[in-house]
Amino acid sequence: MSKQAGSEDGVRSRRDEILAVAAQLFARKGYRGTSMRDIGEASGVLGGSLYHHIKSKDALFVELHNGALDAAEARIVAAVAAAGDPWDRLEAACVALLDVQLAPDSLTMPMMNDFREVPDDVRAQLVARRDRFEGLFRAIVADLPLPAGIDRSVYRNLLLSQLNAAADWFRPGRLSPREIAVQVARIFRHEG
Amino acid sequence: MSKQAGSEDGVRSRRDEILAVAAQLFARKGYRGTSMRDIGEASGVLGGSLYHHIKSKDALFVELHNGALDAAEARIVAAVAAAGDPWDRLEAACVALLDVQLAPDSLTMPMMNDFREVPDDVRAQLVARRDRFEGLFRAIVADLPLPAGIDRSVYRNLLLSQLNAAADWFRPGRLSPREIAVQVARIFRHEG
DNA sequence: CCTACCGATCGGTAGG
DNA sequence: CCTACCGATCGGTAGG
Repeated sequence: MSKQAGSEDGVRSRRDEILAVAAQLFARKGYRGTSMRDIGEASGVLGGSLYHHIKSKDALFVELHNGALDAAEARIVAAVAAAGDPWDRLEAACVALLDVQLAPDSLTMPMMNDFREVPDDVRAQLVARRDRFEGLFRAIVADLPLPAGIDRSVYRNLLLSQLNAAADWFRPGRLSPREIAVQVARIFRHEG
Repeated sequence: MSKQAGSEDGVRSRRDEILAVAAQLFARKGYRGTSMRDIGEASGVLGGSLYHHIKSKDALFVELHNGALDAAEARIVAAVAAAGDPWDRLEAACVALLDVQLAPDSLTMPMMNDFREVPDDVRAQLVARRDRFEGLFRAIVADLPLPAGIDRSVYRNLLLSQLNAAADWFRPGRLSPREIAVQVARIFRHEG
């Protein structure tokens, strides 16, 4: 469904090149702002030729989105497992996610917020996958010894929305993704 | 430049109707997801007829965006002026902004994040106006007695991005916009 | 992977 | 405010 790596033959690797190119374009210009002809041009072929490798623009976008979430989820799970107490797990998750989101060559997921740009049936698939992803954070937040006055649902939504939005204001050169993640974890740290 | 109200004659008020309709469509479907024909249909005219009232889709969007920021800015300035210490001012600003952003009929600004969907020259105008808006929060954050380990630039970007993103996850029925704003202010409160 | 094309839709305009 | 249309661009396909 969403194999992203692999290089057993030429067909596979050509397809992967196209996926990587498409991901970067989607990330930069959005779903509607990226035409199949754009993706073709950046891949060195005409737009129509892409349909030998993919079924439709919609399917391409969903595959990229879900693959990016798969990768991010794996990294976060690994990072969280290596951490000690609940606050360390929160910081580890933030570091892992921002590391993925803000990597300079990251063909990944700044498209997570494109929900409004996308056809209805595509959006349904994206939302379903994202909900599963957010369950990861639900578990992390549930374990935090938060003060009584803080609503965990709001807390989790704020945390996630700003991790997703970080790519919009992040500029390389000042703080590193890791340093920003540490700041996020620090701001969200409230001993009960 | 951005008069939004007014009803001195029929032309003005017809134009305002169209602006309101367009704002709601842009907010729901995004810049590219809203066609001039959509706006026309929702206003009871054909798409081409809109050009009697507006110059272009780009100019329409910029006018709505800047008008929404003008309105939000005025409310925040008033709310902050009425508050006492720095933490109260932060909470007052959050309450005012979320009240605007999450109002059920709000034809306002959930389009603030559409920057990637928009033509380059439009984006330049949007960014310029938004930067001025963000200066408001720069001043509020500058006055906070934050702990030494917290970076004010990151702090402000996180605060703003999540206030903007709140419309994406907010659902009426549970917490009110005001209650959510109080939660935000609480999470971001860290005595130095 | 290209040539050549389809039907649909877009922002916008002329002329009334 | 409508009719009627423009050139451009879109996702996608047939046929090789």
